Amino acid sequence: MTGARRRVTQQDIARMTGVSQATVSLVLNGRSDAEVKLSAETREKVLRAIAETGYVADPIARRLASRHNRIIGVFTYEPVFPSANSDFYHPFLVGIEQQAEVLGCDLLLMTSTPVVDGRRRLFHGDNRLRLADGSILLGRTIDRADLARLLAEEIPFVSIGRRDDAGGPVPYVGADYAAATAEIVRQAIVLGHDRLAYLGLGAGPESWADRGRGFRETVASAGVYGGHFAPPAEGEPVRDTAAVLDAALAAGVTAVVAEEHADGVALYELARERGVALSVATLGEPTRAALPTAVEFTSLRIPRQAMGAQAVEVLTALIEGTPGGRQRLLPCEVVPGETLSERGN
Amino acid sequence: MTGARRRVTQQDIARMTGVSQATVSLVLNGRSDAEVKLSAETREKVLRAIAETGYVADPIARRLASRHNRIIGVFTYEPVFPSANSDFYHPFLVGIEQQAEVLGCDLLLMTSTPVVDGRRRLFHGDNRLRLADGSILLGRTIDRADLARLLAEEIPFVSIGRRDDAGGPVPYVGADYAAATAEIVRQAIVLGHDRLAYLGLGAGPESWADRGRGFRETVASAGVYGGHFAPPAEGEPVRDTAAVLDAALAAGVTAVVAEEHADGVALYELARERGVALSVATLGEPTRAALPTAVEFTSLRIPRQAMGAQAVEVLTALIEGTPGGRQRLLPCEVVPGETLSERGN
DNA sequence: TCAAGGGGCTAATACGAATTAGCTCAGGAA
DNA sequence: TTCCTGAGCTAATTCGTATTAGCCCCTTGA
Repeated sequence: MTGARRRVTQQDIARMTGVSQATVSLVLNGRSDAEVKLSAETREKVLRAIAETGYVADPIARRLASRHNRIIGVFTYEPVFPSANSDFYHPFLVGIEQQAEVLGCDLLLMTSTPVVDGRRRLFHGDNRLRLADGSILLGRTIDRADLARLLAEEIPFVSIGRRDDAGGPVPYVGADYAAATAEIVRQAIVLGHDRLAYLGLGAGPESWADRGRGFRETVASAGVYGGHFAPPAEGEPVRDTAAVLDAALAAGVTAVVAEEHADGVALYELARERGVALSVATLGEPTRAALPTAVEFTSLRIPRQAMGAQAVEVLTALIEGTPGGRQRLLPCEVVPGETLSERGN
Repeated sequence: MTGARRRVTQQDIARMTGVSQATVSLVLNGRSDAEVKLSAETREKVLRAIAETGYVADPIARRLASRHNRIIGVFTYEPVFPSANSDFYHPFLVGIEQQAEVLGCDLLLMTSTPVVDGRRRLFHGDNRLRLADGSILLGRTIDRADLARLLAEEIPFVSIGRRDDAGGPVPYVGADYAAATAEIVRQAIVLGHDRLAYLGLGAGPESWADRGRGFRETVASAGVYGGHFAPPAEGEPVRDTAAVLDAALAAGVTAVVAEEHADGVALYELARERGVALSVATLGEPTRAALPTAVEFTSLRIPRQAMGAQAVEVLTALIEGTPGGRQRLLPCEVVPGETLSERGN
């Protein structure tokens, strides 16, 4: 289709130097160990011809023959657009790039995957998962059936974000939301709050379930009150912030832990507006656009770049069969901020 | 290396259904035109087997046989790190992704390329350019020799950012810095400034040369004074901002146009600090981290996302031999801001 | 009864590299 | 002279798919 002149092949080099294609391949791969012997003279000749022609091996053919190609697939469930999404996922990608660079791998962003109902379909007709040596999966929710199938088909992959078993343990590099949420709840308690509430689903995708669990277990073990206000549905913002605020105040709640940054911001700003003292902490970087705010929120710093880099590490270990754990949970730093303050402020 | 059980192939499907591998391939590609005839029955049988086994064609083999694979390479000259760089380049990537998604292409980020002297080497021993159907090149400076070689070897590519000829016209999608800079200079003149200065190299890589040219031509044709203060070297910040400010004031300059956002910010803030009235406009999004500032700078909005998307368009046109221009210059919006004000303010 | 004319399919080959079994030849030992 | 050995190389095969020439058989027409 490109109409370009035919590329130089090993066959061409072989003809030029009067050796066989096999010899060219051997020279190219520096195979001159005990198994294979090549005279220095032949090697020179071939290398000279390679230099002259500027020959480079066709990675595609190489992969067909050798079964791997130093390509890491990157699959993002959430479409990159709208760009709020894109900003959230970018740091992961940066970490992945960083590590890929270290390892000398290329990255295949699987943008070809069709988007159905706002989510990408991993397994579909012309699925390209096999193109890469292995893949990294990114996204809040990952279809359980897809995970099971990946495991069953023994396609090497690593999920960014913890995943429950899906017919077997899922390799992942996640953030320890449960521990981080527990830490925030503990800080609130230390600041005198003894009636807390959780704003969010606290269930569903692992990342939310972990946060919810961290909250529930900590309030329970501390013996303080822990209320719960849920948004209308997965991924949707709280519709009636005023109602939530009213309910929280009615329940005597003085500190709210919000799953979604945007929801927390809205609640805090409304409380401010009304002149009510309410502490709010949010559980992660914004994935949705939040109201503009000048306030430093008490929140979590998700180690996104590190997660990306470590996902590549786990993936290569997986591909190469190196021993070691296939599941890593990275600690999440608590960002102090000014929205979680002493009870009554 | 993965030790996975052998994947299902067309051969397997063929054996299962009692047809030949060729038939399976034909069914798969929906080849039942005037050339090739297949009975509905056979097609059904094969399709059923494909559905049962969950067979998917190996993209690698497909590419080897058919000479293209719907992969677009993305090569970034500047390393992605430090992350200031990464933030600058991200919007381009988003645009590229967007368009790739529309076209059903995957993106290959060539992170395997070794970095030498702080820049990536495009042509190197185990060069993977040919893995993709074509590539997009990103970076402030692109080696002229590399461009010439790409053209000579007829490797389809598009540069993001205008490029001078390199042994032939270089396909590109650039931003029209010359026009945008001219517009800013004209605005300054309208605001009463008749002694302007350019802070930056104004030469070298095309993107800077274009800005410099826009400035020089406009001051010349307007008959106003246009001074020039250059940073120490390409890509380096202005060392002695105070010296620049002194010199500018000594020359009676009242408005400065800065190539690099960070340099402009530093200059403006220093003038503020000293209580001197000085207008400053900067010529683009920050590529280096600037001082934190609360001021809205008069600046340029580089249509990065659009540039990325259009680069993909030009590239596919190139690959498919579709007629049409291979060089596009997109307009740059001038961001009003408050740092370019009437002379004396 | 034979030729002509498809329809429906397959055999064979190409793609470019990696890999392995084995060939050839020189030199030394028996 | 024959046999062996090892160094140095090549022929042949493999990977999984796309493509094309052409085979076989059933109709139809004469």
